[in-house]
Amino acid sequence: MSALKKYDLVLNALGDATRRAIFEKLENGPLSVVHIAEGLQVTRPAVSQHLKVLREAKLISMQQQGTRSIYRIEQEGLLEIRNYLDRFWDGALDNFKLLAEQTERKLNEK
Amino acid sequence: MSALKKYDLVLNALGDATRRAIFEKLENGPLSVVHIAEGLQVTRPAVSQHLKVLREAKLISMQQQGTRSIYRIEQEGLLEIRNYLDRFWDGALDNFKLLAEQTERKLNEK
DNA sequence: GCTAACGGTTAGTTAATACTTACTATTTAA
DNA sequence: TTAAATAGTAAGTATTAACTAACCGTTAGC
Repeated sequence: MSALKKYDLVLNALGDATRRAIFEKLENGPLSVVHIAEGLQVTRPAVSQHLKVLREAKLISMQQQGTRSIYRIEQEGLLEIRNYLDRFWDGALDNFKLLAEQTERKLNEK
Repeated sequence: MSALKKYDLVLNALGDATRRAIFEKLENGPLSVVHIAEGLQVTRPAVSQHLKVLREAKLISMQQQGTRSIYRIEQEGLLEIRNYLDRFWDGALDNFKLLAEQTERKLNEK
């Protein structure tokens, strides 16, 4: 299907519900594989395979700690999607308005 | 897989390469189904099915014009993804910096 | 009226990919 | 040094979902 773009990996990775569940588990900080796997209704090897896909998409990164593999969210994949989506907003002005709103919202949170 | 969120539809829709190809064809304006289908290496019925998925995700909308169905990009689905992704940026400050950069970039384009 | 153009739907097939079981490697602790 | 804990890999199966072929409905033009 034509040339493979970087965002193909990312959107493909987030296209699966189980992988999203895994990704969302890391929302509040790094976790080891056993912790990620618990609660999910797939086996641990399946989780490992999903982690690999997420990692190749740069949505998460891994750090070895003894016998544990600690996974955390990585910004690069997220940025890739954001840039992709930015192609489709209808005009820079609308986009700016939206970004401004979100920026403001974020600042109010702090 | 737990409760179905709105972003599930959107991320699932953009998780397929053929659907992304279709979506990207609409980047520069509305198109009829035959125009969308040409160049793609799947049959027209397949395109119709993909269009349905994209439509249910609110990534595109349709407007009947005589015997033609004209499809165009819809903001709602895009917004859904953006809001989803915003959960995962590491802190509002970093996010702000990023948004500011992008905003600036967009303004420079005009 | 009839015909052509356009496009959605259905049923069945094929292809992709998510999943499990079994195995292996590495590290830590007893 | 043996055993337990952690996690990655491989092979094979099962499930999902993308796809095609055939069909139907609608609109427009002759």
